[in-house]
Amino acid sequence: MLRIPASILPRSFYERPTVEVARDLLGKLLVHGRAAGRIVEVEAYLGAEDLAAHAARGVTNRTRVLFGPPGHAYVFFIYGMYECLNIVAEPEGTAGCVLIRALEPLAGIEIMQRRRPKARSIEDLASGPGKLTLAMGISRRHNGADLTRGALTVRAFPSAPPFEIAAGPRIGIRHCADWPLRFYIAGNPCVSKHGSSRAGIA
DNA sequence: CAATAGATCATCT
DNA sequence: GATGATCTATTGC
Repeated sequence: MLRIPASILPRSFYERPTVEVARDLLGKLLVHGRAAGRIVEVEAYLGAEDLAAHAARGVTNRTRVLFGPPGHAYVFFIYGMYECLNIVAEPEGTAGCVLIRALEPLAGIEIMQRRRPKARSIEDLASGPGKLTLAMGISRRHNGADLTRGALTVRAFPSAPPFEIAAGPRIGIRHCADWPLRFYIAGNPCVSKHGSSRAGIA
């Protein structure tokens, strides 16, 4: 079993502009219980000016946590079937979050395989927002959870190997579809694939 | 390999 | 009552 680094990211890490937080989350470790994976793909969702973001419609029962303190989880249910994990950024009172789109599984791989029997390879276990929440056992009960303490955390590797960040348009949205707010680790096989037509720009 | 249909429900109009 | 930050299987070249 992989030894999990203990340095949990502090709240100050998240209390910054959403795009900065998004880019800096790449290469970090998402841990839930014994399962853990490296974040290889994210998308930034902003506030009122970003029509693609849930926060654009203002505070509702659902979007409440987006306007709350940073470093908390925002988990929503979509398409009647899947859940997506976001991390709240920006200071309290300002909306902004980072959608975690894909992980490179590093620990608890057998657990993930049990949760996602349809995955045919390791890199397919968490290579998408819905797959990731299934593999990691994340659901709506984690909505609002504090990621700086508890079973669900984000941590930094003691020494992170360098990697190249690529950017491109976000996936699966109608509004602001050309904003380059999707970031991923170039060349990583665990980054989600949607056909060559939706590939990002370098 | 590319395109598309179906599953299925919380949220908001 | 429509829609959506998805995934999978299936169909068609």
